[in-house]
Parts: sequence; structure tokens; C-alpha cells
Amino acid sequence: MSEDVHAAEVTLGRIETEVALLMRLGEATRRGTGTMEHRLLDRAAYVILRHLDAAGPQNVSALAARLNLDGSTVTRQVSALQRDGLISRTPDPADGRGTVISTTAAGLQRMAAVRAARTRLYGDILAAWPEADRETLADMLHRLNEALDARNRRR
Amino acid sequence: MSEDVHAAEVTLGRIETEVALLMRLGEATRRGTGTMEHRLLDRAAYVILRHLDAAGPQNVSALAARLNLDGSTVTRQVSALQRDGLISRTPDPADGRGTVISTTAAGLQRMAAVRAARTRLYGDILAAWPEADRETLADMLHRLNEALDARNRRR
DNA sequence: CCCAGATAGCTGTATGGTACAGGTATTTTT
DNA sequence: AAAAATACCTGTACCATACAGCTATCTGGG
Repeated sequence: MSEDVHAAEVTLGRIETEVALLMRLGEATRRGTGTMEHRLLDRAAYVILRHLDAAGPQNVSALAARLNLDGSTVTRQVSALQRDGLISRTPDPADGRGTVISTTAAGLQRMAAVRAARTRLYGDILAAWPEADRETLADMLHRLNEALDARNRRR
Repeated sequence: MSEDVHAAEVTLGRIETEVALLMRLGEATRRGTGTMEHRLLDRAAYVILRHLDAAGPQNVSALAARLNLDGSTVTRQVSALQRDGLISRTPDPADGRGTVISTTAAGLQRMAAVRAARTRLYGDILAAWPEADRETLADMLHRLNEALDARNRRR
């Protein structure tokens, strides 16, 4: 029984290590990939466009809550995106304080290009993996994200 | 056959999405966890201490290469760690230009405390997961990191 | 053996992403 | 209608990082 406890701790330690490593490697990969698609859209902008595409137009607060970001951060990101013509702001008809953020056609197109480039990148990185393993990876990552999100949202 | 290709692209897209999401969530979790263990050691410091612990004393260049960081970044991180008494610098006896970085007892202890806190955190996040799934997750993350690392190192 | 080039590390400077505090306009609650 | 809450924006600050340029040292071909 103490062996079970020990095994569980070892596994958690491994997960902790690998997530920390992935954060670093992901960052390094993102930087190193540059020059083509990375210059087109920085990470935050990409995530915002992805979310707008998936969940539809919404105001700054909703975006901030969903992305676990401070409202001021989203305000600035959105301003930059607007400057580049990738999103548009319109007053919220239902709330005079609010501003609804929507993607523009250019934003969607840019996002799709970056997404395609990133997908290609993963195809390269995982070239040697059988499809079944890739699916397992995708499933595990998805479940991990759900668990992380639930935990963040809980507090 | 075209179905296989399509399935593969869908999977890669999922992986791309989930990794991007994990980067954001991991960041949010790290920030949100704060106040206890996170203030003790920022992310870069933690990774450096982990690596020194695992791979032994080494100079700044070796650390930078291994962690995919610029030398100047490591220099600054190491300076901060030294200021806090968590690592020590000694001249490299075999190379007058070099400086060997080693963990101190305090550094190891701090690192272990942070590690324990983070492991506990993952235990919390993955509380509902059976051990077998956790092991699968750990395996998949490990293999993903290997693949990422290989790809980064290749260029 | 010596100098040219490489390397190790440090410092100056710049950028990006983020948070927090505070301000204003608007909505909701009482 | 006043008070409280909310939405957004702006000022400011911090951290992690990169790149360029500097000095000190090492190394290999003449």
C-alpha cells in the first residue's frame, strides 16, 4: 500500500517536471520558429483570435475571464489587434459600458495562416509518431487542460 | 486513404490547440498559485536549480545551451540566484574565462520545497485521475518534450 | 611562440506580456 | 436617487528574454 502511495508521488513528480519542461520548450520553439509565421501574430493575439473564432464576439471582460488574464492586459492586446485591423470594436448595444470585440476577415485569415503553420510544425516534430500515439497525446493534453481550467476557475 | 490524411491533420490541429492552451493555463496557474511557493522561486530560477541538481555544476554557457536560453539571460538569472544565496559561482579551474555554477544547500532546499508544493498542486488538479491515466500523461508529456527538444536542437 | 580568431561571460538596451492601482462612464441595487 | 458594482482604459512597474557590444581568456596555424 505504501508502494502505491509512492508510485503516485513519483508520477506526480514526473508530470510536474514534464509540464515545467514543456513550458520552457514551447517558449523556445515559439521563439525559434519565428521569421515566418510567428512574426505575424504573437502568442496572446493568437489565443485571443482563436477564442473569438471559437466562441464568437464578446466583450473585454468575458475574454479576460475566459483567458485568465487581467482586463487591462486584454484591453492592450485588443488595441494592438485593432490597430492591425485584425479585430473590430463596437459598442455593446445592451450595455453602454461594454465594447464587443469581433474578428475581422483579415484577423480570421491571419489566424488560420498561423494555425496552419503551427500545425505543420507539429507534424514535423511528431513525424515519427504513429497516429494512435498522437491521438493519445491529444486526449491527455485535453484532459489536463480541463483539469487545470477547472482548478483555476474554482478559486 | 484521404481519410487517414484528414484524421492526421485533425489530430495535429488538436495537439496544436491543446499545447497553446496549456501554455496559457500553465502560466495562469503559476501566477494564481503564488503567495506561498511561487514567490519563493520564479520559473526560470526553478528550472535552473532543477537542472543543476540533475546534471551537476556547470558553467553558464552549458546551462544556456541546455535550457535554450541566451547566455545573457542565464547570467542574470544566475546573478539573482547568487544574490539570494541559492547558487554559488566559482572560477572554472580548467578555463579562466569560465565560471562554474553550483547549487548551495539553501538552493537545493528551496528547490525541493517548491517542487513539493508543485507536486502537491498537481495532485490536487489530477485528484480525480486514476493512476494509470496519470502515468499515460507523464509518458506522453515526456515523449513530446523529447520530440520538441530534438527538433530545437536540430536547428 | 605569437597573433588571429573563437569562446565565456557580463552589461546596456530594447521588447513583449503581464499585473495592479486608479480613473471615468455606465449600470444595477437598494 | 444615492450607493455599489461593473466595464473599460491609462499610468506605471516588473519580469523574462533577446541582441549587440565589451573584456578577458583560450587555442591553433604560421
